[in-house]
Amino acid sequence: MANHWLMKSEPDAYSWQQLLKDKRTHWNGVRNHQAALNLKAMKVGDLAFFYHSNEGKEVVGICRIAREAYPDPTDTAGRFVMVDVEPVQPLPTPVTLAQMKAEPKLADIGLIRQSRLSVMPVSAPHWALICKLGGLKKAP
DNA sequence: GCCAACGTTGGC
DNA sequence: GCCAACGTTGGC
Repeated sequence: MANHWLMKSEPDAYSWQQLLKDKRTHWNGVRNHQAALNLKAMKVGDLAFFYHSNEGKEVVGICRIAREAYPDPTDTAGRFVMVDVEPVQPLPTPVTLAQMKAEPKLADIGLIRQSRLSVMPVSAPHWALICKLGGLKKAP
């Protein structure tokens, strides 16, 4: 069973629309050790929610890990890693942070508990619930 | 090794 | 624009 994740990006820096256009991207620039540990735990084929922080504050789509962690060339010290991701599908209805906060079952999700972490795991029940809120009949 | 100061993230 | 959370830095 593949793991599920949530990855944040400010749409000003890199948006879901840009990922759709690029078809694939290097998820570089992570400079937090806990986030880096999560990147290292990812396997090819794992799925991740794509969350827009600051602007939107909503889960907008689902992407797939296309390459496992390898050194991030933008980190000159060579300490951090990145993965490659590719888009799978958008959510028919984006799921906002406010919606997730209003849902008692999501009270302990990393997105709310640890608001500054940019890459975090999502449990299978949370994954299924957010997919449902997003208008998907069946969670991928 | 402690802790205050400072910087960054991200929600509001 | 403000502020809370939290990670990092640097003086001691």
